[in-house]
Amino acid sequence: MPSHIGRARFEGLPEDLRRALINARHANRWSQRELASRVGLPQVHISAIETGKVAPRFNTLLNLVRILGFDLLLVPRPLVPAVQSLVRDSAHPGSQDTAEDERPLYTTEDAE
Amino acid sequence: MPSHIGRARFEGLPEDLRRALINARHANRWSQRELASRVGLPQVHISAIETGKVAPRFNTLLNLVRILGFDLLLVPRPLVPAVQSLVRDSAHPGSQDTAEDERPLYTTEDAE
DNA sequence: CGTTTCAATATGCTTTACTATATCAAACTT
DNA sequence: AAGTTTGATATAGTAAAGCATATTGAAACG
Repeated sequence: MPSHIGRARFEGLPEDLRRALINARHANRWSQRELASRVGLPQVHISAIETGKVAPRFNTLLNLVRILGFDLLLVPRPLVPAVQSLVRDSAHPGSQDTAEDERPLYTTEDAE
Repeated sequence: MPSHIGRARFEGLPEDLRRALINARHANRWSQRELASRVGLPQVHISAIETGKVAPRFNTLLNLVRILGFDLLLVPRPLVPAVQSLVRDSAHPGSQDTAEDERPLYTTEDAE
């Protein structure tokens, strides 16, 4: 098999999620190596996840987001907008926050 | 190297999540085969996921929960209780719901 | 009875997450 | 300048997800 025919099979995490991860890491002022050692993953893997070259297993991602101060919640479709605005509200720039900025939370782009 | 020393390495999804998945499937009155064909996974895999023999990749799980009428949202730790009660509230039996019951949403058991 | 449906298990195979290591070019530090 | 940090890339190996198929057993039918 030729080596580079269709390299478009990998999906990687949804863009929004990836950006949220990067933002969260920045908010904590952690380097990829910092985060990596905390999660117990090699730095290589953090890079791969953030750049979309890898779609981690759920448990791996769960560890990641928890160490970043987040959690992954299962929420019924109809409630998604409510939860999202709730989250957005709490991240408002009115007062001062714990870290830099944690803005664009994972928008659940559904295209179907 | 002996190959069968500790077979306790598999984690599988968190119990609560697994139960939520099963409940959601039942709520839709779908068999594992039904769900499997909708998601595009073999029934074997659904069984393995539900019984905790497999920890799927995030994207796989995301497909699953979306077809089941849910979504996976990234929410900041401090907001988790609020979101959870919001979700719990919306599942109240006041009116009549689309399907059976969708109770115990994924409790985020952290053991750090 | 036999048949169907459901869930779970088993085997073999392919793909890929994950591990470990080393390297690299930029940016920042001293 | 030399040295460090950061993010990314490369290679190679192992473990496990995912695919396909067949089978099992139990429960609910006829």
